[in-house]
Amino acid sequence: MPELPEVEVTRRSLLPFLVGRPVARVKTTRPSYVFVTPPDRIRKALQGRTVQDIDRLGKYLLLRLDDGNSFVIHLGMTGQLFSAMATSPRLLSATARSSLPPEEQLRFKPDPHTHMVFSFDDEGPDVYFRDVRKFGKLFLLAQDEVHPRLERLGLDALEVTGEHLFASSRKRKTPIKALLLDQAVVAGVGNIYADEALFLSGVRPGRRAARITRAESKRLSDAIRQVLQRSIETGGSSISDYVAPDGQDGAYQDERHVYARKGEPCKRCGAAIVRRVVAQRSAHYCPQCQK
DNA sequence: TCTGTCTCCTGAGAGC
DNA sequence: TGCTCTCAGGAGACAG
Repeated sequence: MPELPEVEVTRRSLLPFLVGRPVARVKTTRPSYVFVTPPDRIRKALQGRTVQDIDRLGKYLLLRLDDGNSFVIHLGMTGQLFSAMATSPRLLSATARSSLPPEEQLRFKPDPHTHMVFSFDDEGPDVYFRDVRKFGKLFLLAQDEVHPRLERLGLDALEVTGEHLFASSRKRKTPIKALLLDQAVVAGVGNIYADEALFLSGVRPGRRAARITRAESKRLSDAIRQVLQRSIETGGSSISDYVAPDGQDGAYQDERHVYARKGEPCKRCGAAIVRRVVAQRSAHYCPQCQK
């Protein structure tokens, strides 16, 4: 699932496929859950425009257009942005792959889950937005517009400080993990990296946020930045559907300490990793290393 | 204001 | 083998 590292890797990888290429045509599927802005308005707004740059705010990608407006993309859980040149088994579901001959299982062809296709004036490849579960979000942002989805975002997770976490957690009865997942507090952290950062800082996910000490807040903020930076370096986590725009898998999943390792031995102490539900989310931790 | 619950969606995997 | 059910998760809406 795309969190800050996967979105940042997508942003960097997408630059050569989008920036500076005049958009000739945009195809979309019918209005659905992914289109915050109606798809016909998106098509009109993008056709003929050129993406000048791509920014990131938390887990949102902002395509800066040459007319001053922006097109905003959130990948949700299963969103994929990739070039038509990309080849990866992750671009099709296992069910879809099983119905195809081996030679056609890697090369992607637009399917019903492909909600947008960008075509360009040059001879270069199209760019696809695909999202099986439709938890992604697509919307236009006018120049100088302040969108409530972006306005509420807290400090970017790569810049989070111990003091910010400590101040944000005072008087909060919610578990510390729920606080980390609150995008209004830290923008960019999701389930995987919250678990990993809590492990590295030695804090259990179910601890009440207000009970976290200043020293623990510092360790936690350091751990958040550390796991996110490391994941970006390794291309993100390809645990389920995530694939970079060039078709490459990330490698951070091989470095996980706790996430989705229920019952496996802790890499530090050997104790079995525990899974429990915290704030309606699965949380994984080491009962020995995390207090 | 804070917290918990529900909702959206669909593929994967478990269980029968 | 095939069917049914449960689970996973980001984030907004809503109720208490």
